[in-house]
Amino acid sequence: MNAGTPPPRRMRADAHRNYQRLLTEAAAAFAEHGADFSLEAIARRAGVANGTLYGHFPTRRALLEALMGDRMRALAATGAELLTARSPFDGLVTWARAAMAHTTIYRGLGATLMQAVEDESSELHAACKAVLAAGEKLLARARTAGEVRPDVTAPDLYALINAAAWAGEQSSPPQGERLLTFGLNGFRTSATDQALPLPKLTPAPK
Amino acid sequence: MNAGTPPPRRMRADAHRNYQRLLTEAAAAFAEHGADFSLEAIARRAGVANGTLYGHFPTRRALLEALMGDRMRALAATGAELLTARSPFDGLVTWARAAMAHTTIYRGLGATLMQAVEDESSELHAACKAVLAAGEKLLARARTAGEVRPDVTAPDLYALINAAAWAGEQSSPPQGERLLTFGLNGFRTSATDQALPLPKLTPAPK
DNA sequence: ACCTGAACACCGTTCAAGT
DNA sequence: ACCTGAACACCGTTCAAGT
Repeated sequence: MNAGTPPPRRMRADAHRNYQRLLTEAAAAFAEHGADFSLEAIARRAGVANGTLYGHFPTRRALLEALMGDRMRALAATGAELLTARSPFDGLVTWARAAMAHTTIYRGLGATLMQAVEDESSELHAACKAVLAAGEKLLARARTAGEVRPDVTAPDLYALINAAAWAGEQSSPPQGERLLTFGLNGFRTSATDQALPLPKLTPAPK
Repeated sequence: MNAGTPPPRRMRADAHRNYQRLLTEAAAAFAEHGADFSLEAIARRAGVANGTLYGHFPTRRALLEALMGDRMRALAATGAELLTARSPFDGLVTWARAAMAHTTIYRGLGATLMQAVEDESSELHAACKAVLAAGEKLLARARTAGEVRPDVTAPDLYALINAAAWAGEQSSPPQGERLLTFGLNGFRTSATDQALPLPKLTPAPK
């Protein structure tokens, strides 16, 4: 039932009940209205005071982690399984599509995931890093097989997945899938013929 | 000085002064804090009441149109000029990069541009359509030259530009440029060898 | 014709006071 | 140990009243 990191052990009974109600309402509200939905309204719907919400989840990210942490770790595990796919590139593609579908569960989630992977203080940081690492392994295998350009990085893959999810939210889901497809095709070695020079990633400016 | 669609003709002198002050403050605030910056604060900085801002610009989009309309039409004109580039694909790439740089002037602008191109009631709709049409012409030329896959559409290009700009804002500008590059390489005919099947764009669901 | 500023209905976040 | 609800500092948008 609980989809994320477990709450502190041995909560008082009423605290546990409030915790669960908040999670349930947040999941419904985020699914319907996006990950930016009012925390105040979520507390209201759960029948608790706003201070209670902040007591359990000090930030919006903490709430999202409780909701999605397990799902993200499952996504990373799926990536590990796909390392045995017959074609390394197909495995990469299958996983990238699953990752994009995951980003789409709550509208507006992509921005949070992009920031969390670079922000160590984010409650979602660990989960995002696990997803990034899973992508890196799939990428490395496809690279070794010569199916993917040698200069494609895990952050490239991570950014593509989230950006395509974003585009799908802005216009239509198929548009997002098309963007993901073009990007993945751009990763391929065959695209290296006459390929454009690739801007180099400098370490984060600040 | 005025960077967009001209204000209604023959404004009263004080009205004209307020109009200009609002534009100036908005440009500075959006550049520094992004396109979602508080309109209330902009009015305050301009030294006018919030009602005055709404009197001149009934929506945030109207304000953005006044700030960026000319710039977007100039971008479309640049696209027309690039139709004479020696290599059709190079012309496309040069323009796409300019378009992405344009999207980056105010943080968060990409979402507005993505929505406005599909929303006829948006004050930015006409300008976005002009940009889309410019992209379509460059794409058509590259398609005819056999340099680009026949199934790449203008909305694909438009979405790629905005999504790459978004990704650049979330992590770093070079990451955005890398994404644009991968996407454009994915557009190429050479990427069609063993290429992934492309999801079809269904007309907007509603 | 245009401007003002209050009014209304919201936010996120903190924290003293309760039980 | 946890909850409540008010307090504070904000929003966007509308509109009666002024000049």
